[in-house]
Amino acid sequence: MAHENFSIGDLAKATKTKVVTIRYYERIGLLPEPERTAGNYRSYSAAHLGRLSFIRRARDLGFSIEQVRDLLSLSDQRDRSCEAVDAIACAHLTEVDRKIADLQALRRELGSIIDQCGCGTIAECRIIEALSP
Amino acid sequence: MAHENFSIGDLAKATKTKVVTIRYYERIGLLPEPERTAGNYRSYSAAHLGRLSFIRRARDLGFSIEQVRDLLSLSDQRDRSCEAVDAIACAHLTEVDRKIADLQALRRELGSIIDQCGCGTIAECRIIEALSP
DNA sequence: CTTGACCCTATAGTTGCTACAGGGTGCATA
DNA sequence: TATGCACCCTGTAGCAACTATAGGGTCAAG
Repeated sequence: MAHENFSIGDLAKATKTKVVTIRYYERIGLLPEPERTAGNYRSYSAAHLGRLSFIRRARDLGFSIEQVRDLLSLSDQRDRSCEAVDAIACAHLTEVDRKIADLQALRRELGSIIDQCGCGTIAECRIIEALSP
Repeated sequence: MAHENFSIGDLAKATKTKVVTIRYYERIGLLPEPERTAGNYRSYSAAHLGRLSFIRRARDLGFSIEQVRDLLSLSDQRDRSCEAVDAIACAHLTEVDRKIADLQALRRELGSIIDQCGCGTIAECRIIEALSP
């Protein structure tokens, strides 16, 4: 069996991706258009499955669609230095760290406000008070 | 001076909010429509300024627009129990904690992959390898 | 009057999906 | 053959929370 054909549903199940999301990736050019059956159903190859797996893994790691696009492009250039890959990954890691820090600051403030709240009426609610001018 | 009037630009500066965002809040009903000048400029009262401050503080703490809408409604009911406020705040805090945990898991995985990357060619790139099937 | 900062409305775009509408295909079963 | 159900298709609009763009009016100082 030199050529396996997968339906879009097969790909969706194999990669835990929604069918509509796969169509979306095709529309934005992230996944190449596959061949079609006589019934106009999409017919994917194993290479498509591999590429979609890459996309999902990168998305799960929080890389933006554009970053994924760049990573895919770079991954095709086997002899090229992986410096650019490193740059994308490190920029993303820095962004993740910033988000964590922001959320932690937010959490501290919010937690502090909530801790002060002894449930009475709105008029004496510390949460409302903290938000009010 | 019993009645102070602020332009939309005044409000924007006072609350570090963009003018277009203030118009947006009005459109979605979060901020009541103000009076207008003869030239059709919005003319805000101090009460508007107070309400916008509340909105911005709540947004900065990560509350969704809908949560802010609910909090605003609750804040007007002075004699009511602040239980509902507490519920909104705690639900939000739980969500923030979940986001932090997710990001930290992601960060650990991403960081580990990046640490293994000794820059050579794409063909031997550990980052690309980690993403590939 | 001119100019520049500010204001106005309406509409479309951003990111990454996701929902909905309406219709076709494939296959198993009666 | 007919039916039913799961799956497929395209096109378009929606979601959250803004934000950009287009085109035009207002205000106040020089």
